[in-house]
Amino acid sequence: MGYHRADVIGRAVDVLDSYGLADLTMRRLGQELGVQPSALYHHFANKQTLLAAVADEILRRGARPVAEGPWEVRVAGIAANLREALLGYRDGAELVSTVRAFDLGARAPYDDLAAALAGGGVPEGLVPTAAGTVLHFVLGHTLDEQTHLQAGSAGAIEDDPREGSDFELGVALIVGGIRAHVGQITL
Amino acid sequence: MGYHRADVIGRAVDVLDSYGLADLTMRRLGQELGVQPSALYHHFANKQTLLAAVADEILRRGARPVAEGPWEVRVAGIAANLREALLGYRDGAELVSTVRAFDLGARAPYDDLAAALAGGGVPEGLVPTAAGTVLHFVLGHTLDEQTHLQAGSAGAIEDDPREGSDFELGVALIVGGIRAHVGQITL
DNA sequence: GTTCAGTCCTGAACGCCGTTCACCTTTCAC
DNA sequence: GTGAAAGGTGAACGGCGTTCAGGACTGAAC
Repeated sequence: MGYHRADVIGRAVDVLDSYGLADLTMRRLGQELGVQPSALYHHFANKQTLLAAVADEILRRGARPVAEGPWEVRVAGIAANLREALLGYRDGAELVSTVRAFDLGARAPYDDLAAALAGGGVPEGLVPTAAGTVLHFVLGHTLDEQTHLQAGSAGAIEDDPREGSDFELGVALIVGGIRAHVGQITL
Repeated sequence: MGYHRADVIGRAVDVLDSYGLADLTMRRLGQELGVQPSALYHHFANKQTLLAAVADEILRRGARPVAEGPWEVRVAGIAANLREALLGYRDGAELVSTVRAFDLGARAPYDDLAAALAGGGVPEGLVPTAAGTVLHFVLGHTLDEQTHLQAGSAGAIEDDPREGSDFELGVALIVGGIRAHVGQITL
């Protein structure tokens, strides 16, 4: 019968994790599937669409339920989950950032953040800016982190797990800023 | 005599602004200079180095002195200046984000933010996280903004200048978060 | 049982890309 | 005057995304 769309996406995720985003080419993916590159165009209109599907798949696999509670905790939980999902695959942060920038997919994290904020009573007018601010931080921070992690792993053997607290502090700064702006100064 | 490094950078900025980052190729730049692509490798080791120099040039041209005052105002001023600089050239935000992610240059904005925070009495341990958080927001927000601006300008004629306030609100959220974390709750 | 549309794939080609290399010219300090 | 350095040529290499005409297999309808 041949492959279906989901098979191709799955294999693309493998190639991404094994060889990195720069080596996730149509030719390489075709070779990995034992198929000509042109065959991939029966499943995806172009490479951008494929990458968007790969990004969504990575986010889907990394999705975790967020515990109930005050919006501050839920937002921090979504942010931590997203970071974990991105760090779970090589070049995950770069891929998702790119796909998101060109509006091709990877919309779930923003939607989740906006829902948590709105559900927590954050004023409607503030929700898009607040969700966007958290999202930009998570993507930017994780992109930096992953870049340096991968650059480091090519060289020394150090694992350097100190970054977690820096991430949490950044999220706390933004969450604190939102809370202060809302006026609920419950320090 | 032939061209010098600065001439090539200048022409590269022109090409970027006229045709976009995707069309800033070694071949195109060579053609624009009336020179073979291979000649460019006498000025830059590779394309990444060239792009880093272009990013730094854009930041240099967009640099404005930041007025004295409390660190909150200075940080907001640096953020606004950076946004303006990035919006000043086609794909400016994408270029600077990429160069920064791979640690090839574009370090001035982070340094400026860190200096303003440290000079304003923000605790030493908080400065890197705070500067990084502001920077990630500015780059992420401006990248989104510029992408949509350019996508829009291909279609309708709308200019849509409403985004400024959203940017300022985001910066205010983060600055407020830093201030709250420092403990100077001067709302 | 045969037709026939649909799915999946082949194989070759097109026009790009970054980069390398051997070689040539011009300039200018010594 | 000479010789190194700076700057450029022209061709090539291996790769890229994408297109296109056509071939094979599948499964339902008749």
